[in-house]
Amino acid sequence: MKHVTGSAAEAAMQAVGDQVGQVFGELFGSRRTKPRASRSGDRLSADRIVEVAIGQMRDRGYDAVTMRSIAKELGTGPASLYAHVANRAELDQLVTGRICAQIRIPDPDPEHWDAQLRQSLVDMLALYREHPGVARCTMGMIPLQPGVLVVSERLIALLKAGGVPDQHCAWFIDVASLYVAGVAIEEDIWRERHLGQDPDEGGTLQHVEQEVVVEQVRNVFANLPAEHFPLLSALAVPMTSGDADDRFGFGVDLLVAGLKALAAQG
Amino acid sequence: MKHVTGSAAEAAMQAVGDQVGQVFGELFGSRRTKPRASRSGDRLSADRIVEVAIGQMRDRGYDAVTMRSIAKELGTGPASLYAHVANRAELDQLVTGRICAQIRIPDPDPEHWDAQLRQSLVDMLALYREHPGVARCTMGMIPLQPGVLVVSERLIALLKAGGVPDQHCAWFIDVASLYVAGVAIEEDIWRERHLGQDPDEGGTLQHVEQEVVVEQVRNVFANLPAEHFPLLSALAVPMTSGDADDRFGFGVDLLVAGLKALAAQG
DNA sequence: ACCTGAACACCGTTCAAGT
DNA sequence: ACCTGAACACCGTTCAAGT
Repeated sequence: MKHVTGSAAEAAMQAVGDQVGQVFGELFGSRRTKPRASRSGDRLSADRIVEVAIGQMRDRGYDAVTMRSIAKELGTGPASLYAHVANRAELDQLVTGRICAQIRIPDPDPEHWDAQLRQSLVDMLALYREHPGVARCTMGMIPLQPGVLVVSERLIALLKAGGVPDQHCAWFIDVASLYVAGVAIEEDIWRERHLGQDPDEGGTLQHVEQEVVVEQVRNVFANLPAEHFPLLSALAVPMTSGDADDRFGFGVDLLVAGLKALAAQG
Repeated sequence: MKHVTGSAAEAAMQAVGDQVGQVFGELFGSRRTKPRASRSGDRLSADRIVEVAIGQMRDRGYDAVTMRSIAKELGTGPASLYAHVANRAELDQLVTGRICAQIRIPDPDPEHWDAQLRQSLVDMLALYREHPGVARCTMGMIPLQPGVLVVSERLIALLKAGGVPDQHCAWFIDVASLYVAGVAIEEDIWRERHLGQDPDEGGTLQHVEQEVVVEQVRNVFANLPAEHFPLLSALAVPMTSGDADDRFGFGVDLLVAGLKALAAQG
């Protein structure tokens, strides 16, 4: 949240942050704890707490990250965190803000706005995948963190370059954000199921496991009683084919094609 | 899960259930506890546990439903539940199966397959809204519960009536299910934030609260520094306009329009 | 076969007391 | 101003013991 201090951009961002703080306060019933600027190694700060939270989400999964586990890694007790972060909900907000600030969306090229849009959604999923667990923080969030606002701003630029009407721009961002986060969350839940189950790194093992389950699911579909499930049993192969990228690619194509079609028809 | 006993349909469903049980067992590492047929009032059963869980999700919110709270309402301790339900994950599966079994999707009318499809998605959201909290159970779920399979089967019928290619049918069901569940979950998180906050029923109060927050959010957007957020501040009104139904309606239109466009172009 | 009490190893959050 | 120990009121799950 605090990059370089003193610049005009920084001041503007801080102003945004203050306004946002008011809304959050009313939402979560929490007095906003004012952020601290210190960066010295051994003092607690919201920044360090967020950092540890992100790291633990990746290493141990979203559900394993608790106020207590964060405090432990920081060498203190859970109570100490509450001087810098109002509660778990606010921590999730800060985590989302920090990660989304890393998304880079290109300046619009009117010739290729749709390809740029598709690529941006793919990049968003890739970022969530680099930081497993973070997508779960975004559910039900009002996207007011500065990092998230920048993403919206730049997505709108892309959409407007494609001549998308204002109302469609606004609503599309919601739909697309929800879809990307949803896919990331489902992958994440899947990942957590097979996390720690094997003591050695679950990376490739998870991949193999997944293929085994896909095979089993296909068998279930294929062997469904045809008198009750004629279509599902006939479509056993397409229902279970394609990897995560194929499926997500279809979803992205669907959203962008829908956007164009709606704009064209009215 | 068990409607009328002894029919051929019932036997077929049971066969499906057994296969599904195997897959779940490997997924969750749980021995499937065989379902009991008893319906007498005061005995524990998976059915009664699921019933209580659904009721509590509606009354107190998803997060407030715990093994302990369910046990308490059933007049026993949490340990007793584990004779009928393997764990919390399986309970969520059963809850989803029970609720999705209530969805009614019409026989396809080839002239109006797209309107039928849109209406079916609207009905799905309406059902989730009738049973708040249930949508959260569906995240990361492999849709193998009989009730969920029926929904897929009948959605495919609609899609095929519209000439949608097999692979698109399969993937579209995933995207649409995720979107509908995602919208329901976000509404649910919102609802829980304002649940119990006021002792009297939160129904209308929540609605008013929501309008207040929308107004605040619009103000934040409108007052964003124009040099950093020219588009977002200009689009403050469209970004925050429309109620939940308007936004969901747009999402549904987008998905269906996308489906048609993709089918037409390849 | 079904149920249970008690325990284990956890949670988020608060608050009086310290520095 | 910042930090902490201890406590409060909870979790899911297991297991030996009962019926």
